[in-house]
Amino acid sequence: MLYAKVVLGLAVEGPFDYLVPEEFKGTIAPGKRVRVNFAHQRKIGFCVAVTSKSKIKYHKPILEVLDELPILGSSMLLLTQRMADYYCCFWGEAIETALPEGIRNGRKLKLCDYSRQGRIEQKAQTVLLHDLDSTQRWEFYCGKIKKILEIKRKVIVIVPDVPALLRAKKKIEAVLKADICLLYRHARGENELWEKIFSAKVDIVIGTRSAIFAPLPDLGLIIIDAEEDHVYKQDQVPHYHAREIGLMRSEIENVDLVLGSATPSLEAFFLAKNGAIGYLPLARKSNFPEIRFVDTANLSFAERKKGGNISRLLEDAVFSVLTEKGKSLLFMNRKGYSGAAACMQCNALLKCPRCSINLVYHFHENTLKCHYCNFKMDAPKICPVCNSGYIKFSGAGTEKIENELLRIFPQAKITLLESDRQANLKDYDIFVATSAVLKQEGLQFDLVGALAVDNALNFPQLRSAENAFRLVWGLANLTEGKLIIQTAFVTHPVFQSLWKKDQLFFYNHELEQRKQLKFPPFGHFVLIKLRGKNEEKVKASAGALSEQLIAALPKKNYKFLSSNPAVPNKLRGNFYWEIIGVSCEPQKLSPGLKKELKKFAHSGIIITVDVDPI
DNA sequence: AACTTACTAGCA
DNA sequence: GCTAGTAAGTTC
Repeated sequence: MLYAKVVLGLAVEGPFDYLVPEEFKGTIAPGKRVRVNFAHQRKIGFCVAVTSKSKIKYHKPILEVLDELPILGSSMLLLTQRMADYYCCFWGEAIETALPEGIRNGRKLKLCDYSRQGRIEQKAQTVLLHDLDSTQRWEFYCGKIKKILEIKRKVIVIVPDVPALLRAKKKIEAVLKADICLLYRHARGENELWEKIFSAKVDIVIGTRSAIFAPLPDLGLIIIDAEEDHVYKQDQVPHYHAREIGLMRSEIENVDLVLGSATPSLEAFFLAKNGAIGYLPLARKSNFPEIRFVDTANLSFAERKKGGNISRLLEDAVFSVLTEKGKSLLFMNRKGYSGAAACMQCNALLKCPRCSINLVYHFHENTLKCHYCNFKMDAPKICPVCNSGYIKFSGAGTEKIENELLRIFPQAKITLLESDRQANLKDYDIFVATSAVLKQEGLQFDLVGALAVDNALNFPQLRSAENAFRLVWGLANLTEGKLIIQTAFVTHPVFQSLWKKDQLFFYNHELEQRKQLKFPPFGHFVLIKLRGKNEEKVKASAGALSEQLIAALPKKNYKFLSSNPAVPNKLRGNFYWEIIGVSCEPQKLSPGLKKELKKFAHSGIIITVDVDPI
């Protein structure tokens, strides 16, 4: 008897053994899609192995073998299996994540068999390219790509978003000739593109996060630019990170991997520092801006009396840039007009009805919005709680800054830089932007003023210092003139690194901090999220589950802590609690953890696992 | 995840 | 004794 081991894109542990009928004995093979009956349903599964032995008594037959060629090679099967182990998801889920939707749905594929011809083996290496200047980074990438194409192998280039994708294509096409394609989820013709890539008709795939799974035969090089970007982490299950998958894939397929960044993640920097991967360090930036700090913790009497969000020093600087027809950028890391809306009479804060989040006032639309769930309402004049008093808006966002600027500089042309459109430097004098401005390329200002880096710094979160560091260095990169930072923490290592012009000062300091607490990159966080409509039930379940995990799992390599309400604790009508665990080797934790979670299952509670949460 | 089966409260 | 609603168990 012949059996096929099949996994499905469901949250169930597999693989499941199916009988291979006579008619499919010639065609069944690992890596092919099959149609099967599973739990009273017709499903598409993936054959991961063929065997003559099975421990199961009764088998259902394979109904159909969909592919002539295995759509998943042995290395892709291995990659998805490792991914499932690392991220604590199921093999079938990992496979489905690696494939476009059409292919998961059983679409017939036109694939050419590509037999590799005398490929030149190389000693693969991984390096971190640490360089503030993106032009220099791309020169390096292109040089590397050229060499790989010369030995007839293929390349994947990963960038954060679609605009970066188009820019990358231009940069590569400018220096070399090759068949390039752009791959991202739900792109037009994604399925046909996938077939083309599989059939070796493409030399270079430029894509977003999911392109790390692109089925190139004879892959020789993976490049991940802006390696530190959080968009490389998927915010749905399975919560994979393209960098981590890139590291796994480069090892499995023995291909070069280049991680590039102006301000690398602590994870990548740590690997480089330990010598686990190579390190190509920062070229010295010669055209560094002049940096000035405004200590908002010790404002002069005159400054305090002046009020507003823009200090005298910054105001004067904007003025002098303005008189010389220069361009200024003011940075404020919050959209909208104000932080919170509250009633002057009863002090009630206006909150989102579905989330535990303060609503944000938007001046232009005269609305209150929830930045988490997109809830929107017209701004009320009187308090909905006590029906009296006026609504007061505290804190500040980009729109408030815009308003302040309009008052101070009525003659200037001022605009908000929105994330969805390319900035047009010609038409305005002063720009007000959130961190979305750092995603654009080729912008240069004569003056950059950072108004609100402190709220990034104060955020009680593992990566807050890292994020603030990235922010200020990103801003420093936007000007060769002057950078003015308003902060109450002038001596913070983030700012010290800036006036020392030494990024490594920050990295070493931050690593030292995290080492003492065994925080990433020294250990891996495993975040278990519980969600449900009934707050009490979620809370009780979280408590019970954390006790179960603490008792059940061996303590040697991992540690689970007690449960806590998540922040925000309510989102889109669901209540959230979470349990944090720390593990040195997540891949060894997941089998046991999966079993415990299955044992625990409570109705009305949805549990998800996020390894290396952002 | 999506289904079936087992169980329970509410009712006459 | 019946049913609607929900909790628990299963999937080759």
